[in-house]
Amino acid sequence: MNEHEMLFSHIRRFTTLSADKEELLSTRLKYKKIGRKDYLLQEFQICNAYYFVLSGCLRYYRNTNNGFEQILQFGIQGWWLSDFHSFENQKPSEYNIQAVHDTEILILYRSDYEELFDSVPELNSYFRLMMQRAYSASLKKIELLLCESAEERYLRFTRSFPEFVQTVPQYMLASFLGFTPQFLSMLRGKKDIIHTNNIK
Amino acid sequence: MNEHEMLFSHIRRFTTLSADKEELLSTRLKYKKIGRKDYLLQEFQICNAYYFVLSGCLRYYRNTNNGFEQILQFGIQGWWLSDFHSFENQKPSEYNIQAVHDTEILILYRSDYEELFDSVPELNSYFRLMMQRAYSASLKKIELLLCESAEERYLRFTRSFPEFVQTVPQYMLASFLGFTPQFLSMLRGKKDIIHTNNIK
DNA sequence: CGGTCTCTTGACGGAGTTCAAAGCTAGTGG
DNA sequence: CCACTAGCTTTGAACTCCGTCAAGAGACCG
Repeated sequence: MNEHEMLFSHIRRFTTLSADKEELLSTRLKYKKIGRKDYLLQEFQICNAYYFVLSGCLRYYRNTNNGFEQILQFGIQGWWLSDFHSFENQKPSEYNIQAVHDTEILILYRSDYEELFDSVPELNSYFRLMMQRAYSASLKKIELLLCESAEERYLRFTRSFPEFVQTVPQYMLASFLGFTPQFLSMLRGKKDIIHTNNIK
Repeated sequence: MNEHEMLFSHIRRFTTLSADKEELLSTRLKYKKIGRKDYLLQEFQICNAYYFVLSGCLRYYRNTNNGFEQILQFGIQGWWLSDFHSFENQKPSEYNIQAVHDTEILILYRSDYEELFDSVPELNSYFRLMMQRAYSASLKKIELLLCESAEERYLRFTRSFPEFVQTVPQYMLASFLGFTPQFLSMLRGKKDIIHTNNIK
């Protein structure tokens, strides 16, 4: 099974591609393995690709004026990540995309992008649905930021992604959830007593 | 000039439709005028349409557990609004779409939706870009919620949309920006003294 | 007019931040 | 294999932004 299979099976959940079209798409995908802390995009660069995560984890973050890092998205297995605004408008990005762990990705470059949508129109529909999902998810996140306390957000997230939470540094989790690492540490201190009745 | 012209000129900014295709799309659009406080979608209903705002203003909000209203989006002239998640998955919505003022809209019903994407494939591309824009905008909003204080958010928003801010009740603005009406009132009290040197 | 909805003002309280210091852990090089 | 360093996590005390509660003042509408 080749590296592209995971993407194809993802696409099949939303649309159908003929064998030739899969083949054509295949020739435009670039497989890459990057190491922890490697960058796919850095501030001020123009984003020129979409990235599909096969394994590992990416983070999409910004350096704020007050000099620290605000994570806006994680890219995990089966997700597309990019700075879509920079990509579409060919404007320098304000964001960074960096590997949290060693990560395998498929790259779709902008140079192939227009042509690919012409020759494989099903991709229009596929990416329309991807964007719609991403948009719905981020509206949901806005709602949670506005309606829930930091503690509720932490509990909800750890319950929803118990394994993922184990794999990323806590300061990244805190940043993503919208509070300080110190506060997260305090929360953990409180909770761990409750749901760890077994000895360490 | 007919009611559909504003949408067509919006579509032309992103793609090109032949005259027949414009014609075909036209037959699928329904124009509607709704009054202040009328609903296009209510909690527990399945959302079965996309709405394009011609004039007026819609709000997309949720009734929270603690019994008040959290506004997540405003729909203003030239924007599409819908509960895309409910629409796509045919699940009951958790949100409401209501007119803030008397509002004119174009409606695209789900019953025409699949067929329309087949016969006018350019719409795939158009809506892909709409979703991408909406997603980018909502990521930006997440960033502002996480990085800026309530006061900064208020100032940024009133500077960006000075005329819009005049037209919506302040409690809606406060909800959208993520703080209480009381706090907004306090901010205004502070600021109005500064940039209103002319007499009331 | 009288009632309802919206905006204002102020006192108080609490969730979460900031600052600072110390404890851990893992990677690195000698 | 151990010592050192750098990065991460923990802890606690002081502080602050913003929410909550409550009461009053306008404003709009039948």
